[in-house]
Amino acid sequence: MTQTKAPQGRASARGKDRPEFLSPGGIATINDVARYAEVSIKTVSRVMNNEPNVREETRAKVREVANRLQYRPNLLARSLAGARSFLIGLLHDNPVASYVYDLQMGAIRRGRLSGYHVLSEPQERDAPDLERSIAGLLATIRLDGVILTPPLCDMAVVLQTLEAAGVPYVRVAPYLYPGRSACVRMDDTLAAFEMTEYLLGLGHRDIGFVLGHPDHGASHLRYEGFVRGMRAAGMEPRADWIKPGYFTFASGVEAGRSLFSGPDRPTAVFACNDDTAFGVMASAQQAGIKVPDEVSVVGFDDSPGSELIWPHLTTIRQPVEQLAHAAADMLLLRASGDAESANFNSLNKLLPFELIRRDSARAL
Amino acid sequence: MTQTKAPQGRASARGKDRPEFLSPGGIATINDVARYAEVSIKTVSRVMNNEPNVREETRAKVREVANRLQYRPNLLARSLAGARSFLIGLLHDNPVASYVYDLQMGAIRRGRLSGYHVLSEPQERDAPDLERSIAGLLATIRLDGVILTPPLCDMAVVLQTLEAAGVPYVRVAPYLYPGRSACVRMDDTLAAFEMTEYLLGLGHRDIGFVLGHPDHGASHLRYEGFVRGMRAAGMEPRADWIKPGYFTFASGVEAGRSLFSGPDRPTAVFACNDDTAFGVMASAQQAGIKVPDEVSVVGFDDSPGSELIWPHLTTIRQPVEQLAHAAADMLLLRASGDAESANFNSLNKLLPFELIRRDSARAL
DNA sequence: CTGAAAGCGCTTACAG
DNA sequence: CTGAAAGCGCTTACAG
Repeated sequence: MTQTKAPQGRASARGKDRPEFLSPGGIATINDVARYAEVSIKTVSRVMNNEPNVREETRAKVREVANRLQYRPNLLARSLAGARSFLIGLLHDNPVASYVYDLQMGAIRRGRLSGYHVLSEPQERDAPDLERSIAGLLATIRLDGVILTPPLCDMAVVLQTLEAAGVPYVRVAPYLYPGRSACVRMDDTLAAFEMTEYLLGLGHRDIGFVLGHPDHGASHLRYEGFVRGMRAAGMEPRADWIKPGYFTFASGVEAGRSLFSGPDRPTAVFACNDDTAFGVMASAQQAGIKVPDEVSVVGFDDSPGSELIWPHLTTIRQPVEQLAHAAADMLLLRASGDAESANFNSLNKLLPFELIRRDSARAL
Repeated sequence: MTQTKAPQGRASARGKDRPEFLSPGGIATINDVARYAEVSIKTVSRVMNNEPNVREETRAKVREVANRLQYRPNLLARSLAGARSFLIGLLHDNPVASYVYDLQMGAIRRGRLSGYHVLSEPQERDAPDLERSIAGLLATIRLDGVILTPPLCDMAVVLQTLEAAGVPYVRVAPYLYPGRSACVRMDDTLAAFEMTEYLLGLGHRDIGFVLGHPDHGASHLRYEGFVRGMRAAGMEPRADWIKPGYFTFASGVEAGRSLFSGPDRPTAVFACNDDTAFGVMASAQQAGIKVPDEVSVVGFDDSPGSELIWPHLTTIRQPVEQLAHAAADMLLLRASGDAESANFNSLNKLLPFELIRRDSARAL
C-alpha cells in the first residue's frame, strides 16, 4: 500500500508497482485512474468512451479522478488494442501549396472534433515504387481512412492498393472511376459553364481557353464546361485558341504568347486555373496588351494571388477546406459505425462554388 | 500444424491460432515472420532494427521472409513497447499558408529518411486553453519531438508545457529566450541590413519601413537590421515613415496609403514581408504612383506571389523548407541517441538567405 | 452494472 | 549468437 519508490521515468516505471504519485513529467495511465477511483480499468475505459452500463455515481467519480490526474487515453495503445487508430491520412501530389494546405486544415479541423489526427503524406505519382510506398504506409500505420486528392484519386493503382489493404477512402474531386468510392466534389463543369456564360454575357465571342494538366481530371471537366457554355450560345470554340497548359505560371505565359502573337486574337481568355491565368496576364502585359481593356482574363481557384495581381482576377472560388472537411466527416462517421458502411462507397457529396467577379474581365 | 481455418479479418485473427496463410488484405506481423523463418520474434526484431548479434545466415533468412511477406513493423506497436513513437509534431499558428506548407514538407522529407511521420498540429496562440490543448496532445500521443514555429516558439507557456512533458523540441526562427532550446534560424537582422544596404546602394535615402506583426520576432529583428543599415550609412530612419503592419496585404495597403498621402514621401519602402509589400504596391498604384519608377518597394520571404505581381518583387529568400529539415534532423539524431543529448539545447543552426533582385526596386 | 483475463504487435531486460 | 518472459496501455470478448 505505502510505496516509497521515488517518481520514475517511463522506462523504469514498468512492472506492477507504478509509483503511487505520478512524477512531474509523468503521464497518468488507465491504471492510475482505476486505482484512484477504486474501479477496474474496464470501467475507466467505459467512462472514457462514453459507453453505457456505468452507474452515474461511478461515472462521476471516474471523471473526477481522470480530470484531476489529467488523464488522456494513449492513442497508440487504443489503436493497438482496438479497431480504430484515430488517424486519417491525406495523400497528395499537387503543385499548389495553398490547395494542399487548405485541404489539410479542413481534414484536421473535422478530425479534432472526434479526437482524430491527420497524417499528411506527400506521394510522387510518377514514382516507380508508388504502390510499395502506399502499401508500406498502410502496413506501418493502421489508418482508419484516407483522403485521396487529385491526381492520385484518379490512379487505378492507388485505389487498388487502398482496397487491397481494406482501408476506407474518400476521393476529393475525382474524375475517373465514378461510383467506385465515396466522393466529395464540386461541379467543375458547371462552374466553367457559368464562367463561360459570364464572359459571353460581357459580350465576348472570341474566347480562348488554356487547358490544365492532363493528369488532373479538373482540366477535362472545366474544358467540357467551357465547350458546353459556348455551344449553349450557339458557338463553337476555335480549335487554334485552345492551348495546352499545366496549371503553372510558365505554361500560362507560353499559352498567352501563342494566343497574342498576331492581330487575330481572342478578346477573352479562360485559363484552367489561377496560376495559368497569371501567366496569361503576364504575357499580355509583355505584349503590350492591356488587361482588361484589350483582353479579359479569368481563372479558376481563387488562390491567394488573385487579389494580389493587378487587375484583380475574376475567378471561381472552390470550397477547398470544406471539401476535405466533408471527406473527413464521411470517414469518421463510418469509423464510428454511425454510417451504414454498406453503401459507403456510393456517398457523393457536392459542394457549391462561387463565381468571384473582380477586375480582370470587362464588357467588350 | 495443419490449420483449416479460413483467412480471417483482423478482429477475428486474435488468439494463438493465426491463419497459416495471410489473408489477402491481411498484414504480416512479427509472429508470421518468426514462424516462417523459424526463429524467435526477438531475432526478427533484431534484424528489422539492424541490431548486432545475429548470424549473417539467420539475418539473410529473416530478411528474405520479411520481404516475401511484405512485413512492415507496426509503428503503433513499436511505439507502445519502445521508447520511440516515430512521430514528430509540427506546431504552427501562422497566416502564411505557403510558409507552413514548406516547413511541413521539410519535416516530412527528413522524417521519411528515418521512418518518421509528421503530425501537423495547428494551434491558436490566443486560445485560453492553449496549454491544455498542447498538454493534451502530448499526453495522447507520445511525440519523439516537436518543431515549434513562430510565433508559438516565443511563448513561454508553450515552452513550459513541452518541457514539463519532457518532449524535446527545436524552435524555428525564435526571437525570445535565446539558448533555452535547440534552434534553427536564418539571420533576419543581417538580411534586412543587406536589403537596406542594397536600397542605399541604389541611391535611396528616403526609405520608409512597414513593420511586421509585433507577435512575431522576425518583425523586430528585421526592423533592427533596417535601422542598423541606415545608421551604418550615417543616416537615421524617419520616425514618421515607420508604419505599423501585421504581415498582411491589408496592413500594407494601409501603410502605403499613409506613406503616399502627401508630397513629402519616401522614394523606397521596405516592407517586413511580401504580403505587406504587395499591399504597399497596390496602394501606390491606387495613388497613381508608379513602382518602381517613382517608388521602390521591397519585401521579405520570396513568397509564390512575388513573381506574380507586376513588377516582380525584390525580396529575401528564406530557406523555409531547409529550416524544418534541419530541425527534424536535430530531433531525429537525438531520438536515435546519436547526438549527445547533453548539450542538445545549445544546438543552434544558422542557414543562409538570399537577396533576390527583381524589378520592384530601381536606382533613383 | 462491473470486472478478470487475454490479447493487440512490438521492445526491454535478462538469461544462457 | 539466440530466445522466453514480461510489459507497454489500452480494448475485446466473456462471465457474472
